[in-house]
Amino acid sequence: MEPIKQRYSHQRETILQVVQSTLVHPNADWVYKETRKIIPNISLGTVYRNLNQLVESGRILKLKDEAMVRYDGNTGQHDHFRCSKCGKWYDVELIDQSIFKSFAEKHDFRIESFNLELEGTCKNCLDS
Amino acid sequence: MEPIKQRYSHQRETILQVVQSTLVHPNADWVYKETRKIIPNISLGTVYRNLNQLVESGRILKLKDEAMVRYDGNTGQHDHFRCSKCGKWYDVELIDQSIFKSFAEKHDFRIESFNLELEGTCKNCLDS
DNA sequence: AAGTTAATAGTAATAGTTACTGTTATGTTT
DNA sequence: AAACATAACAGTAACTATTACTATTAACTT
Ligand SMILES: [Mn+2]
Ligand SMILES: [Mn+2]
Ligand SMILES: [Zn+2]
Ligand SMILES: [Zn+2]
Repeated sequence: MEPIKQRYSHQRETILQVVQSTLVHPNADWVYKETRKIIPNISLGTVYRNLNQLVESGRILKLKDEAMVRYDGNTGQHDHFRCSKCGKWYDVELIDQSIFKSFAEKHDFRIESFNLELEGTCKNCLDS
Repeated sequence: MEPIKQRYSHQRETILQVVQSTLVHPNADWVYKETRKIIPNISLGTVYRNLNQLVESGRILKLKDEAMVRYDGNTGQHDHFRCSKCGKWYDVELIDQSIFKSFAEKHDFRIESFNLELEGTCKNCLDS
C-alpha cells in the first residue's frame, strides 16, 4: 500500500505558526480565535483536525490540562510547571534525562516518552 | 464562619471502597458500574460528586487520561506508566524524590506536587 | 486541461462531566 | 423521642470539549 499523502494547506501552516508563536501552551479554542485573525472564516473543526495532525506528525506537543487538551509549539526536551491557582503553564528546566533512561531499563516496558509535571502556585499568584 | 459539615454517607464509603479495591486506576463509569453491584440504584451524579469530594479530601488521587479522568485509591507516593496501546495504567517504583525537592528550590514557585508519567508500550502489548 | 481526492466550512452528534430539583437521610436540638 | 436543619441523594437536564458527517473546494498528478 502507498504512503499517506499529506497535502499542503494554508490553514495547517497558519495553525502551526500560531502555536509556535506563543508560550501560553494554548487550548484549541485559543488557537481557533488567534487563527481567525489571519483566516477569518476558518472552521473550529479544521483547527481540531489540524492540531491532531500536527501532534501526529510530531510538529507540536499535546498536553493534558484539567479538562482540556493544550498544545505546545516547543518540541524540544522540557518539562512543565502548572499553577493550580491561575492555570498557567510554565516551561521548566529539565532534570538530566539519563535518570529516566536508566530507570526505564529496570522495567519490562518500552518507554517512549517521559513526562514530568510539577504543580503548585506560581510567583505571580504567591505575590498577589 | 463555621467549618463545613461533611456527613457520613453509605454511597460515599462504598465508592471509596470500590476505588481502593482495585489497581486498574478506574474512570468514573467503571466506578459507577462496580458500585451499582453493591448499591443498584445509585446515581451517576452521586458517583461523580463523591469522587470529587474524595479527591478534595485527599482520600483518593485524580489522574488525567487522554480524554477522561481516572482515580487512584493508592495515595502513597508513586508514579505511573501508561500503555499507549492498551490504555492500561501501571504503578511504577518511585525515583528518589529528593531529586525533585532540590530541583524545586531553584524556582520561584511553591511546588505542591510532582507528577512523573511514563508512556510507552507495556509487556503484554509487546508480546502479542 | 482534466481527474483524483485531501482538506475545508459549516453543522450535527457524541461523551464526559456538572448543574438542577424535588425527596431522603444524617446528625443536632429541643 | 420528636421536631428540625440541611447534606446528600436519585433522576434528569444542561453544558462543553471534541469528533463525525456532508457537500464543496483546492492541492497535486496525469
Ligand atoms: Mn512547554
Ligand atoms: Mn497508581
Ligand atoms: Zn499562578
Ligand atoms: Zn499495553
